[in-house]
Amino acid sequence: MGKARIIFHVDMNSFYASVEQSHNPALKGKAIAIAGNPKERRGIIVTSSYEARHKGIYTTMNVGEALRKCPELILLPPDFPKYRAASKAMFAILRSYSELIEPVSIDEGYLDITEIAQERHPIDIAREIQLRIMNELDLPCSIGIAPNKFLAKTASDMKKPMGITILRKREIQEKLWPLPVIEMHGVGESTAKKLNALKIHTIGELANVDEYIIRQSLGKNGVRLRMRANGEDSREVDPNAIFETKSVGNSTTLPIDETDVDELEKTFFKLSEKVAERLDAKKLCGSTISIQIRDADWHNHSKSKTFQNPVYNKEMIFEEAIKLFHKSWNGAPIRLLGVTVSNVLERKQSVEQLSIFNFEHFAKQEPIYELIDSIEKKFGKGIIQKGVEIDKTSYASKTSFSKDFLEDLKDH
DNA sequence: TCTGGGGTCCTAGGACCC
DNA sequence: TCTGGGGTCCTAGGACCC
Repeated sequence: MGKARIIFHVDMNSFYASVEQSHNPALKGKAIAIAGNPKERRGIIVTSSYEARHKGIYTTMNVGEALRKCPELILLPPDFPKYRAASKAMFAILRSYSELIEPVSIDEGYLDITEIAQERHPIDIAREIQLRIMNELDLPCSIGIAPNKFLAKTASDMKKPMGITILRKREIQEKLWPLPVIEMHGVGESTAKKLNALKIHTIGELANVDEYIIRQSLGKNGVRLRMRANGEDSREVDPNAIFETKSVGNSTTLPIDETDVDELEKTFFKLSEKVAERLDAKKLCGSTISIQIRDADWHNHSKSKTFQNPVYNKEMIFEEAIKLFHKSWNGAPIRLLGVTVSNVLERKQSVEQLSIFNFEHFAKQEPIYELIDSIEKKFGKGIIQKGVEIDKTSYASKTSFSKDFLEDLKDH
């Protein structure tokens, strides 16, 4: 037995809608929704107020349909800087209670309060946090209190809005087990179907199924879900999780199912540019470039290439994206395109930096291997180490290039 | 109820190495 | 000449979450 922990899961209630209502009190008590452009087919409901939900509005619903169902619905375009600011303020309040805090998304996070629970009752702490977020930010939230992340997350879901729910290990038979498996965090439509095929309909039935049987059908994930159904979850609250970005991607649903190559290539250019911008902002680079294609029937395809050294340059991302695209596209209409850079790591400023050097300015159409040859003749073999040719004008190398070296290169 | 855009994690097969 | 078993990396696809 490990030591008992006390974990909070703090979940903001209809976050974007609540932030809008806090900025404009005239919106309070009304059916409002944050949504994309209703003229476009990608215009969907992102979040809606509880008043709107009571009138049948839900997330992912098409905006046109939402307006038919609820003509008085007030639509607002998303304002992410506003939401990020509110999120920051909310996490600052949480952080004043414990450094052991893990933001999961813009509007929810875990807090390990084991330490301060020595002096104060967890419910008092939860009430105070909820009150402060309401008084200081005018935003509602629900808090789940439990001995681990899974149970805390499950608990915060049980009372909305403005709920505080404790879920003790000894209560799971009564409170957790009667629920249908689809209600469980980590079980989606596909897994629910497989479980139902095994005659498992409730979380309790999942908790008590033979481990061998569940592994046969759902593998490692099934065994883990069974553990969670038994209230077991040893994952720690990890404050560093948000800093460990693994991929950066951009995707877009096209205005129509597109077949025009020019349009598709233009889209790839914009997406590559956005990805490069975001990598720049976070000072990251990544060694794998991949593209996503969704066809008109919602079938997804992806193609990727991993390089020896990380990239971040927009031209390089774009050129590889185009190459991958032409390798995989059969001419069928396309609904969505995406570009992602993964296997991400921090760009280092040090001399040891993994530098990707684009020789275009210097090469003047000269094939890269000839250029490298002449550089080596001038500066000696080994000046470019562990390099890899990316195309005829780009070369990635583990050698970093000093200012002096670049000056010399220009002369050359 | 026909579905945006940001992600994470897992699986399975093949290549390659020891 | 024919052969085992383990490990790691890459690629494609799937499931899930907010």
